[in-house]
Amino acid sequence: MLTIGQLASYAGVTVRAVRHYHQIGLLPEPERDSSGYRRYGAKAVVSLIKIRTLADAGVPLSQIGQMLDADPSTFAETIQRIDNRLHDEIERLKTSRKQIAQLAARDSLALPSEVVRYLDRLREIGVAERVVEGERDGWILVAARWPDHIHEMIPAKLAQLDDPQLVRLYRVLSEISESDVGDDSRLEEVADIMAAGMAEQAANSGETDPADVTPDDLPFDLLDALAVESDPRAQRLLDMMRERGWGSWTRSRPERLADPPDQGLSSRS
Amino acid sequence: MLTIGQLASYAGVTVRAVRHYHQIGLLPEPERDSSGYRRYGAKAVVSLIKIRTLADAGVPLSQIGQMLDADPSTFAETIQRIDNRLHDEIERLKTSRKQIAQLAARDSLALPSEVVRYLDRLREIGVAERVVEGERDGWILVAARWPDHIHEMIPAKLAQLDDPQLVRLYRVLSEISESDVGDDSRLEEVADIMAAGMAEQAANSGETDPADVTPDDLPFDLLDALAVESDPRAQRLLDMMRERGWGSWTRSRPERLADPPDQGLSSRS
DNA sequence: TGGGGGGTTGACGCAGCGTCAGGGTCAAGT
DNA sequence: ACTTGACCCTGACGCTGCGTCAACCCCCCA
Repeated sequence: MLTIGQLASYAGVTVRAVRHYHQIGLLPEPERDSSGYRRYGAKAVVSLIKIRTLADAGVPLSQIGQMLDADPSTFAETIQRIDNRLHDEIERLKTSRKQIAQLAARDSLALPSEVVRYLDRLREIGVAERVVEGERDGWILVAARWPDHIHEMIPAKLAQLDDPQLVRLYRVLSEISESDVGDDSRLEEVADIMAAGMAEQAANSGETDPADVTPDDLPFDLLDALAVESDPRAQRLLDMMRERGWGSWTRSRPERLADPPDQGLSSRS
Repeated sequence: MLTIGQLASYAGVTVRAVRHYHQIGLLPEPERDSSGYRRYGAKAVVSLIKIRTLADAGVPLSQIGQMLDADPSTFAETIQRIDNRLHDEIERLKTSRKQIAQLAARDSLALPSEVVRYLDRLREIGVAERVVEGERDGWILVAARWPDHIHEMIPAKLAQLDDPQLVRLYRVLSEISESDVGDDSRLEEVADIMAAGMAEQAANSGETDPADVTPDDLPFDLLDALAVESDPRAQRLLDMMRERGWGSWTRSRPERLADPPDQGLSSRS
């Protein structure tokens, strides 16, 4: 008769595993000897090897019991199900590997490659890192809400960078971000350029029915709030934009009069 | 400000997941409002999306925290490690799938295909199912101990089946297994054929030094014990073999005299 | 004023064991 | 007779990433 250690080593498993199989009723508890040790016969060895074979093949322990005394057709069905499960799992992991490959570049956290290229363009232009990071986080929010629209939006943003006014805008923003005083005159300039840009965009996009535009305010509110959280001076900028008739710099349509006065995220109760 | 539900749905995760990230310190607990509700700002949304992105890519939660504020080279290293892990995991599952494909045929539980063919041959010869199952379990024990020697042993076994004496042996065994009386005269015949077979084998294998043979008695003991456990009448057969000078029918070498009288597994304390 | 759909903490459950903790047992050496 | 070291025993927590109650609080609407 074998002890549990001998049994386990013959089958190539750990003692703990054997006891676990006892606990879940997969392997029947054997007789004990006078000192309470479990004593195993040859059939237990065979059973244990069968169990390990199935377990190594990816069969969940909870199903092994039924498989060991199932008729061949049931057995085959179960095998098929397990195999499908394994296949799906493999696909899941492969997808993960693809995604992880995308993450090699730091910026691409949660961002499609087009956006990463856009951010690199900003850096080339000389935009301060803090501002680029703010932009990146903003795009993360946008990508989460409208993942399919990103590739329509990015070309427009890239084109805007050919406009000297917008380059000027980013330069001024960078300077502001690197100083820590509240310099209202620069903010006024920023607001002016932004307002002009918004007007131009609104004109270009033609006479779209306001009700036709997505009524989903949350992402815009988040973008505004993100800016304010990153740099409280952004709140002044928001106010300035509102003075100029825009809900914020993130909304490409005029503020509706019926809206409550403060659209900022900070006021959502 | 967002509630936990709004935050979760924006990022495409469950409320429970968000709370879990709080618990393990992955996402900082936000301020509470007057009634104890968590209130989230835009940065929390961005953080959560980043977390989900990494988690979806297969990064364990325990590492995501460090990754989010790691320098690019550390980040890349970690990514590499994760990718290796995923790769290994995929290989494991692929191996499982291969193994599970092998299991399609019922007998092949823990057995190489050569053995399955051997067992099929036995069935063709007309060996009773109970005897075949006994053989199968025996081979499971053998395969577990000497997996690499199986393909040397099976051809010899197949060749033996061309010997009319051995076919006779299996036939008698089958008859015995299907009756339930202790028929000593038939057992004697079985023992005689077995002893003759053992002698022939011993002669064929030449003058191998007894000390040269594997000293590993355990598998033989298990094989003997397996037979006895399957059918107590096998104990008589063991005794008969011992009378004829053989340790058992499983040992292809003569019993050493120095050995204790009862080699059976049942006597191991 | 009641009901439905939020939110809160706390705790168990899942798979398959690994890994202590805190004992007892066996075989062998001194 | 005593010690050592290698086993054995039970019981219980740990790991991963949440799902799923339970039991209670909060807000808004008809």
